Amino acid sequence: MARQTFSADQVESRREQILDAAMQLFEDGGLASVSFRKVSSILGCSYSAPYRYFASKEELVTALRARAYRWIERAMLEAIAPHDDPLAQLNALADAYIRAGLERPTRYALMFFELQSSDLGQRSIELAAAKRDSLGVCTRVVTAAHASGALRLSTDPLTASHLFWAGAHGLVSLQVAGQFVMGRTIDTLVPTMISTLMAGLQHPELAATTTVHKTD
Amino acid sequence: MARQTFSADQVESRREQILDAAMQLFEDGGLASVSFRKVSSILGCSYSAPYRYFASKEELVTALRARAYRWIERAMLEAIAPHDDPLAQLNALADAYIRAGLERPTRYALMFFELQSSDLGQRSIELAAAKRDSLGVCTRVVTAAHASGALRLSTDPLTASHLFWAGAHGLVSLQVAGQFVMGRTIDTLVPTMISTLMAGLQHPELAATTTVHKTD
DNA sequence: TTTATAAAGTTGACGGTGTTAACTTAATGC
DNA sequence: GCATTAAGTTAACACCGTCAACTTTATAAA
Repeated sequence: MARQTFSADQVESRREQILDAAMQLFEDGGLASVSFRKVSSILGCSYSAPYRYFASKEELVTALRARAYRWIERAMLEAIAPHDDPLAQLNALADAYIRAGLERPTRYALMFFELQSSDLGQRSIELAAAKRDSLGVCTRVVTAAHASGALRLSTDPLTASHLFWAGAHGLVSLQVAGQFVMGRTIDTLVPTMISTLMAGLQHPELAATTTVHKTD
Repeated sequence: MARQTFSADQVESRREQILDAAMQLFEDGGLASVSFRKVSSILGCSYSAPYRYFASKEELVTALRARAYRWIERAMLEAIAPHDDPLAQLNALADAYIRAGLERPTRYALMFFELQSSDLGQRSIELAAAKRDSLGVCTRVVTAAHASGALRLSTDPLTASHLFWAGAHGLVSLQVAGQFVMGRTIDTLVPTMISTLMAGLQHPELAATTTVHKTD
């Protein structure tokens, strides 16, 4: 009959070990340095053993990406935990997000890495859940700030949180890609971005008069 | 004596041929599909010949990345060309930038791809120039809009153009990475982002009162 | 307890890759 | 014409992802 000599916990533990080794390899050598051979060498098993837990390298990388989302989600959660004031939480969240991205740029870049031609990244429910949860932290804080009256919004909180998220990610991404070539640094741009978005979001009528983008 | 049987133009032409083939391979198979073997197979030469023009695959990919920047720079230049009004130019630029990113997501992602561990991306002057020029288009339009009085700014035009660039890139990047999982789409977020940034940038006093980000 | 069974792991192999070295070809300056 | 040297070719090495065949080993059934 069915045997299942390893319990679900044991299987999960083995997966974690593999991912630990893979993340370690990735962080000091990029994606090219992640190989089943090196992973299994670190773990002391044969180079084919990890295939029991990850059917392909792409599946392994997809799991790594989900890990990266969990990592930044936890960074944000830990950052907002000590605060009660919603605005202070929003500030702490943005700060933690950007700090995390700058401190571990490779791991950060992993989140936004959809260069594979296959659509495994679209079909992985584990990755999708990790994405949703990490964005969910931001959405919850913005919603709370809105509900408490501390943050007036011209749009709904969900849209606003998308703007904050995109703005923060845009700055981190440009910084990581070495895009600030004309003297501006992320240290001065981040507060400006946050305050500019906040100011713009609080005054819809101003936005309306200056909207020039065609929606086609 | 020195021979140089190929003229500089011929060398440049050969490089372009190689990059054409490499870009074609990249666009329908990702980075893994780009190989010296396949490139030389397309070109009809031996698999080692391209090494005369690109010392390594990383150098080839770096040149590809510079091409991606030149591509989006041209897309922006062509978009603003028919307009005279600075605000219309800014609108057309944002529209072209985002449209380009959505139409060719893989090529777009190539621009912000610094996952290699080596620092060749930092040292390539060709890539640095391409980065600077593409951002320069945005900066010039924002500066012109500011100078003409059509766009009032609470900060300098260079900072403002960085915010626009980061905001647009953030949205495109999130879209390409499949990040909009809660019902929001880029079509509605882009106009909101633009108008919000414009509104926020025009009213510094509002920004000042709501600034909560620590500058350390 | 013995034994059949299937999970877990190993080895070997295939085709593909980046890269380098040794080699061949061909064009130019003298 | 000839030596020189750029340009290109072939062979080889060490990796890599992946899979098939094999071995080990723990358990369910007898």
